[in-house]
Amino acid sequence: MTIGELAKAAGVNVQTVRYYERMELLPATHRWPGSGYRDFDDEALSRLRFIRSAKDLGFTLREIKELMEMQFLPGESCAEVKCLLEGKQQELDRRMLEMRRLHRALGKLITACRRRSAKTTCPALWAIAFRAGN
Amino acid sequence: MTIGELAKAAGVNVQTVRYYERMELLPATHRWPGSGYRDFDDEALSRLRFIRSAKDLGFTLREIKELMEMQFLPGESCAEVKCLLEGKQQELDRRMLEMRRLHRALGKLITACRRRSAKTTCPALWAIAFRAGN
DNA sequence: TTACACCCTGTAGTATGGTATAAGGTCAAC
DNA sequence: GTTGACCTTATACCATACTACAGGGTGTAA
Repeated sequence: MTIGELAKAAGVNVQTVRYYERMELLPATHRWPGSGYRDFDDEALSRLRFIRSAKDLGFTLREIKELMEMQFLPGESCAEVKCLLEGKQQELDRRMLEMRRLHRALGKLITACRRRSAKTTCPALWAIAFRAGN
Repeated sequence: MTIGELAKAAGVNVQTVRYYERMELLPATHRWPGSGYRDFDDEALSRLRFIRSAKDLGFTLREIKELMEMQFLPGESCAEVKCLLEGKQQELDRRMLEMRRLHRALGKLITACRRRSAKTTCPALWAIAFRAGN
């Protein structure tokens, strides 16, 4: 698979693939002799898709790299892997909690906007919401 | 109020205040003649606190600027504000949904790690979890 | 008057996650 | 054998949201 085919299959930019390789999120591939063209296999596509999924889920490239490095540790390190996974899960818990807090705060503001009579202005609601709420 | 006093009161860096002024999130202030020192009033502090709150709510500086511009429009612009808020809320919904999905995926991996016999390796579990799940 | 904390501007650097461009090489079809 | 799509590297640039630093001026207190 050429870089262009890979990029198209994964729905990313060709430059992005090269960028990920440089950042060591994708391993350096086999190259065709003569041309020096990269030659990707299906595993590269899986990895690239994994990166996109994880990125969509809010992981940074650094975190994704960590996650992928775990994938290649021997079985003995499973406890360690589990520990890291649990850490990630707890981090997600924290982030979701924070997001729920923001969601509620926004909800208050929206309710205030909805209840607003023709005469009142938003600034007041904002001020109240931001001073009292939160 | 000097810039240092303002920054301290709002819990931000002095440079950040100047940055916000440059980005037009804070209006250019009155300056002392001679020294050219900025002189802030309580409204500047309110604005700065508003910026911090909104930022904590996940708004970008660009969005915050928009919000603050709305703040000074007549009451009619409330619908617009509400729209922006609802958009943010929906974005949070989407992000939380995705996070829950990853949380479940991580949960599967952790369970697998827990059940793992001495012979099995983690990499396989990873592969299965990420190819099958989501 | 000297020390020291504070202020000023302007510019440059940081991290993240890319995207764009230049200058060139390769390959397959017509 | 030439066109055109694709590949290569290296480097520069983009946005976001700061942060640091250089080189200078100000204000107050001992």
